[in-house]
Amino acid sequence: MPDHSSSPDPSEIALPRVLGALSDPTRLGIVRVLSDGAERGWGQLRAPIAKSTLSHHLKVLREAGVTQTRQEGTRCFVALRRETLDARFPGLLPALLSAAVADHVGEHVTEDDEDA
Amino acid sequence: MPDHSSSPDPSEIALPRVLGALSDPTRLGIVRVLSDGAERGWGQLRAPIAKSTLSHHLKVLREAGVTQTRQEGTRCFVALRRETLDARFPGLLPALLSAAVADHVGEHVTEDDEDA
DNA sequence: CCCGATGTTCGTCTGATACCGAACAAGCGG
DNA sequence: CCGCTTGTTCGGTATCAGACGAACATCGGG
Repeated sequence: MPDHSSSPDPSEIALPRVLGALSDPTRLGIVRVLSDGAERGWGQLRAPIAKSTLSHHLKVLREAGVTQTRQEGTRCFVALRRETLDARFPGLLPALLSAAVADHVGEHVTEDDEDA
Repeated sequence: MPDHSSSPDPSEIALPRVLGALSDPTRLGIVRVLSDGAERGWGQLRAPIAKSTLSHHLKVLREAGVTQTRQEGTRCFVALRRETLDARFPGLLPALLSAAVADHVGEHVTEDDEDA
């Protein structure tokens, strides 16, 4: 459960880092799933990759400042840092998301609607 | 002078690739300089990097579909593919550019106003 | 016709990234 | 208290990105 608090301060969020984080189809897909602002436990995140790889991607997103992580018991939850990102880079997230949807990028990441 | 024509078709421009191209501060800086839509010879592009490295960055941008290259004699010219990008990913470029400006990203790339 | 300016390509080095399986840590339930 | 579930971390590997200098190609000018 180590350092799940390593999301940067809003002022520390760097544009190139964010773009780098979002330059991976899987990570874009994760962001897509999270785009409604709701939190997800990442047992609900379905992607055709190993757990360790998912963990890695989530870490990259978190450290870039794109997502937040919360821990509850043995489970972890992710959410988009929408307000922060919108404040820092106005218009970027919406543009990115609609572009990703239009381009069918990240569709291999889905959500498992199992309760929890 | 080889393949200066390897800019992809609009439909071939992939979002992750574009984001990857733009995740480098130097390349973001180049895009910033080109953001007014005007063409530049890349003798005018001033960045604290070796010529071969600049050439590399320009190639990455071109192959990602972000820029266009034209050749005239021994000189080459770059321009942003603004209309194409705006059509393909509406709102992305403006958001990116204002974010880069606000964040002082890519300021190490400047323009040399020497005639030519 | 050779030289200088301009870009490209090549080889190399270094460091980052994606991915995996396996080992580890920790909470929760029986 | 033991084991399951959940997520992290640890090698390991393969590939790719950024950077440089040096060599090469080419055009234009003296």
